[in-house]
Amino acid sequence: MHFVEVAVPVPLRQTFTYSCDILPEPGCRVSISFGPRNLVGVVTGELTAPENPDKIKAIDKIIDDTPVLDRVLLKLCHWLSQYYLHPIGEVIHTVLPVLLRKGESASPVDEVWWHAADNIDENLAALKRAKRQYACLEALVDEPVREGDLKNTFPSTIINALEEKGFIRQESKPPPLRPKMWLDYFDVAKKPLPDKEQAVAISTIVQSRSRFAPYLLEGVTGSGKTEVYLQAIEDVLAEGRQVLILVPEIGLTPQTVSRFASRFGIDIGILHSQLNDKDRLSVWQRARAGELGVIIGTRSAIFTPMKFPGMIIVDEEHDDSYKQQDGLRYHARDLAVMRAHTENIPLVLGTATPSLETLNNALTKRYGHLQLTKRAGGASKTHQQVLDVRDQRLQFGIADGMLSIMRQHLSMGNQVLVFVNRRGYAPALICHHCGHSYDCRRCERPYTVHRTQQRLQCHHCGGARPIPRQCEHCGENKLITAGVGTEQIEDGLAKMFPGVKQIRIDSDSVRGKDKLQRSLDDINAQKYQLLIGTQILSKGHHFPHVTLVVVLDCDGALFSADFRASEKLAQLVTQLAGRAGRASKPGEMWLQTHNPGHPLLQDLVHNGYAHFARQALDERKLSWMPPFQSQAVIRSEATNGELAWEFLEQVRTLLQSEVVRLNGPLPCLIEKRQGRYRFMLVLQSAQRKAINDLLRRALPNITSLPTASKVRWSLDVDPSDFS
DNA sequence: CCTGGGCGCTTG
DNA sequence: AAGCGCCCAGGA
Repeated sequence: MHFVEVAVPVPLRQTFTYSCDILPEPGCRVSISFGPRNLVGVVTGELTAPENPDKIKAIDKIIDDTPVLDRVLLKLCHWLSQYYLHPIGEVIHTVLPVLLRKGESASPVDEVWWHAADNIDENLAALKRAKRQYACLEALVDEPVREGDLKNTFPSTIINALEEKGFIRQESKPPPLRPKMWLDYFDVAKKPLPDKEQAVAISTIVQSRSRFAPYLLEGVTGSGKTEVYLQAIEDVLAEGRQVLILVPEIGLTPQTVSRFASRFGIDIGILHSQLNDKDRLSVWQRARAGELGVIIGTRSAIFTPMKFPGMIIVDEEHDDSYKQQDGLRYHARDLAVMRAHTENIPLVLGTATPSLETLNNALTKRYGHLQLTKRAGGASKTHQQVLDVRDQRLQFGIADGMLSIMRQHLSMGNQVLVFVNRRGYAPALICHHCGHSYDCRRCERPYTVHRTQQRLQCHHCGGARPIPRQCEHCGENKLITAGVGTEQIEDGLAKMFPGVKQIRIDSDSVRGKDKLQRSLDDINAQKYQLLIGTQILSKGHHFPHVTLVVVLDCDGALFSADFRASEKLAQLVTQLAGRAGRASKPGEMWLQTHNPGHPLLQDLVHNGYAHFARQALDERKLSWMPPFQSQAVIRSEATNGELAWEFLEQVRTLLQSEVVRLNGPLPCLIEKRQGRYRFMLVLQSAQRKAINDLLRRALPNITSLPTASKVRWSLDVDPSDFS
């Protein structure tokens, strides 16, 4: 009789002891009965002497002979559980592909092969008049054929007919494992000669193979970061090792993938959020078997097992989409650091606009710092300027002076990009007579007016209603919109520049499969001259014909309650600037603002992101902010706001501490969402361990607070925003 | 007396 | 989280 600890997918911060006759390895799944239910758990370790022998149940079934979580991934799960203070069973549940959570087999599904039965000559003779059946049987004479391949040539009716006659039979067997299969046809296509900075970066990364070595690859847009990745990857692949590449949610385009695939002529594993469970499992299996040399994926791809781990790359490491915003709130970039450390392999964090966390690690020499400062092909930097809009007439949010600059660029046949951070027509609808504002009841925030759908839409909860004709409060017919969104600018510019083809790119306009990609292709084929859009335009796509970028409103971010708002604005502006222009057509960028003298804007515009970020780091240090201080947030929400607040008040008394500063309970930046009031309690300390220790000791008491079960609460370690 | 919903307890 | 027993209200 053996005893094992099993992690069970329930929100309890403990494992459960089960008995078994055969000892499963840690990382193997087991079927267990848990209370009145049957669940799939994962063995985390052996136990020699259980504490409550009378309570212990036996495992119903061991699902895996070989662990679904190898040593490294299991270790990572433990780290996640301890660092983010999240129940181990739920951690393991999030790490595993959906089908494996449900108990599906972890080994690849058997392949069906067709064999010719005995008496081949005789059978062939009998098929003299059935030409297709004859051909089909003949195809199987020398060797069995995989069903998929056979069906490419012959319809199933032919195959069925032969089977009925007993001339052929099928056999199922597991597909052969082909570890390092890319080495058979791995071939490097023509590659450009790296410039001096690229060459240094490549050789530095390559020299640190086979050991943990984190690097920040800080490369201005157009400096050829991807080429550095490619040449470093080449070396890892040639050694027979695998590379895991993380990309932001929106960056996983067919172009990105084909750039890697065509360079090496190999199969690439792709993992994105829209992949179905079956395909996801298949990539997981092929990566685990060591078949795939390169795996590219979004956030959760960091959990992909690798038989021959060689390197991890996190592209656009500053991107927000690496942070999971519910459940296990991990940061994939931070986890990549841990994973590379445990795998003992190099890690490359690439970006033109490093997060202050990563930049700090590079400046303090915890990470190697590789810099690419030159734009390839001698392309000149987009010239950035601030446009003072004070006292200027604004039409649909654009100053007259700005419109005339736009006219110049358009008349020269160039493309112009207008960035607005708001989709819809206008961010509010109000009555000009009585001042009544149309707010979503559940969120108590103004509805966004969507003219194309003729609806008011709440961007916090997704709720919608028709646009009223007259004021529901005073009955007057004087409803007006306030503020400017993409739709309104589209309308206004269409009237201002009739005959200029324009396209709007926001999450409303690009809904649907491949719509974004088609639109981007059309833009670069110069089917449009005016591009109006949101965030989406700032991510990864290059627009060589754009010579003017207009950013409509910087002011919000300069005075935001979120201390990261200015960092995010600087990243956005820099990324946008990098999208435009090329060697023969240098670009210019204008930032509309009511605060032209604001030091942040001035610094960004005159000295660039690299300088801005270093200044911002100094400021964070002086004001005791991350990354020099660690933070955690406990959020609480309930339809009864007082209850949500009271819970955090009680938590606060449980958390009194010398070394950890408590701030709150405060309303979240989005105070109400979907009918629930939201509050937060912020923990801050110079030592991350102090926060971790404090929370770990207090969690049992927090969980058992009577109010805890009456509110929805969650814990967020290293929060990236306070919404 | 029966039904149903809310609540709180337990999970090895 | 989720299944279950327990308790109490409400209808006949």
